[in-house]
Amino acid sequence: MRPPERQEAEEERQPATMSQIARRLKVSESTVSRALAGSPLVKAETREKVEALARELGFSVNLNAQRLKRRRSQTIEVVIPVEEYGRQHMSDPFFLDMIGALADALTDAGYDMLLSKRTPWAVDAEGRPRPNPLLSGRADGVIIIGQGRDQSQLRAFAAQHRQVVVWGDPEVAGDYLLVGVDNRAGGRTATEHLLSRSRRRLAFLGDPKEPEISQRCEGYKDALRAAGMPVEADLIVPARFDAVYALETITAFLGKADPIDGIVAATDVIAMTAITALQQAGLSVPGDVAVTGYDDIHSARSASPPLTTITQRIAEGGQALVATLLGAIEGGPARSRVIEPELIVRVSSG
Amino acid sequence: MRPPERQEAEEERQPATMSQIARRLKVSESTVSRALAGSPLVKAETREKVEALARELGFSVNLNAQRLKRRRSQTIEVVIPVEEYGRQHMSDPFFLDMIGALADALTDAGYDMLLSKRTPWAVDAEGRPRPNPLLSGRADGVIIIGQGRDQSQLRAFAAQHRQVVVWGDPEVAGDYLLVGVDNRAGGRTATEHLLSRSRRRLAFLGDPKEPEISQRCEGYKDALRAAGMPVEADLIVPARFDAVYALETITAFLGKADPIDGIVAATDVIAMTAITALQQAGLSVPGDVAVTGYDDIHSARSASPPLTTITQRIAEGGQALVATLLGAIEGGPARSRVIEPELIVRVSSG
DNA sequence: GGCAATTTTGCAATGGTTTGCAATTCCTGC
DNA sequence: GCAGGAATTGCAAACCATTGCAAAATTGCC
Repeated sequence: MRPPERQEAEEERQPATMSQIARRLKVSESTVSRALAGSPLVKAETREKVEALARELGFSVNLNAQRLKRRRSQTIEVVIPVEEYGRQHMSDPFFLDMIGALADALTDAGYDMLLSKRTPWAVDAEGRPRPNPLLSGRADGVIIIGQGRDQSQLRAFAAQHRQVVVWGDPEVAGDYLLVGVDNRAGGRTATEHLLSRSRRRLAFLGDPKEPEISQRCEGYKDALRAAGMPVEADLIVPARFDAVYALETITAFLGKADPIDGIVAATDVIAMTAITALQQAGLSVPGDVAVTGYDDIHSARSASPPLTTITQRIAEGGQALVATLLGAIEGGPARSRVIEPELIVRVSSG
Repeated sequence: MRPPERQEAEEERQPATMSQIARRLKVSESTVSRALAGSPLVKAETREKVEALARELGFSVNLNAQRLKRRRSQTIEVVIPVEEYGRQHMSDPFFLDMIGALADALTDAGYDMLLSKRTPWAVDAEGRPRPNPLLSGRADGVIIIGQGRDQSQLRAFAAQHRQVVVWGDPEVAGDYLLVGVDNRAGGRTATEHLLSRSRRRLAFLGDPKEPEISQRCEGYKDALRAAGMPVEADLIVPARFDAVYALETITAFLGKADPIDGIVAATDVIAMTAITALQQAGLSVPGDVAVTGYDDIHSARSASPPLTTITQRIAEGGQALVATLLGAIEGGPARSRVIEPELIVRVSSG
């Protein structure tokens, strides 16, 4: 029915602008801007005409112009700094859960989420720093997941900017906004749980060079000492986050250490890896060895056996990170927030 | 030694601008702009002065102004559309692997990565569409992970824009740029592998409503038919992506079906969940039942038993997505790319 | 019909950077 | 000392939207 309209297939059509709409409607750009922003200053009839034409032209406001003018990007940069291990994969599902929680919370708040594996202060291959996300208008705020091994740069960066929130351990924190779990309490809770199940020789699996892990390890030691038991350095195994490497470490450990009957793992991934290693070594879980994890990642529930773990309430954590950050951006007196760890008892701990 | 400089702690310091630098150095803004951009038009001596002052002032170029002027955002939007399932968590580690691969590839190419769980055409709570990322200058290109159940909107969107690349199945693709694995071939390969291990009663676990899964299922059927074996509808179990739900489905299936000796799982997560269910049912893997997965997610290697799977070469896929998209943005004749699936034999398949 | 109060609209400046083109400065050689 | 060319620099116009303030249009009321 329609005549063939060849010219519709234009080359590289430029996006419509407000001034085009203004011209076609013989109104000013101001009116168009206000109409599309839903300002009560414009007559309803005018607004409708503007909206109709905008729809017809497929108009989308130019966000770069808008952000420039408003000095607001409505964007938050989320940093998962794995670069400390070189170009290693961020393989722990904890990150996926956290990213998902942050994406939801940010979307709800009307913010875009920029995801980066490099810290804002990281330099590129040529040694030049990338433009500061806060000063360059790239983002209105920054969420950093993890404090990292070297905290001096994080401290320096956070000292310059109010709009930064860190996920990490409260004990370790510097003078910056932080949301996180009391890892020491969590580590202690997990350990006490195993002790209450009459386990007597407990290993801790996790690399204490990471500040959060180190606190979990302190909690483990606390619980042992409180129970009047010795802390054996040999039983602290610096298993890495990465499951593949962790498997080797753990298997080697199982091979050379005196038998143990419990494992406090620093993360769920390490716990699940340890269970694999135990089963491969012919040991049953929780029969021979009871295991606790940490994080309550999504798959802990469906692991085999289902994993007893310390929940970090990741969804809640993500929301708290966003709420704290947005508070700081609004200029209010934002406060750090500590989320209480909670023991989730499933099968792996006997 | 330094006298106390109270005024350093200013309230809300505005970021430095090029015109400030220009004024202090008594040069024009053009010169500052060119100097910082490394243009050969400015004298080396001038450049150094500009760079020095920029460093001193902590100058970061205003990206919103730059992007407005350049009509380039150097940003790619990556969409993981899980909204089709409501606000469900994107729990499959496949996504994490893919996000990591894309983040690396985009960073290397000098692009920022915007991560969204909503498709560009999704409407918000009030029914208004969000500004089109391509028309609003929010992003120079869009990568969409997965084709989704309803492809009409994807087709419509991709038809409007050249700068869109989809991760998905080549067979199912519409007229848009796509990078993906031949899922049918992969499903077939996995099935043939189990048949070659003398397994005779194979179930397929995965929801064929998803286009990619559906192709894997077709491959499964192909292999059975090629081997002269019947395709039993009862043996195709629509297990969902999500491990927790999948566990119930699979357990129920194992309870009521005739015994099987092999499982072709549509994803690694489903495979690992199935293994859990099997073990809980007292069946050994691969002794009683051999299992293959799909994706080769990071943890497949360290699963118990290590999982035989079809690799999607996620890192390569991420690079290909980025390369294809950047090609399309540059305007060149970008081409879709099919990645060949490959069988990775580990322990779970016997 | 006329005046004041309201409602709507437009003007013009502003946000910070980039870039084509013209103007200036510098250098070389004669 | 000067022409001619190359190397630098500056001017000014974009890029597109927002917003304070003033101007215009409309309404209400006597």
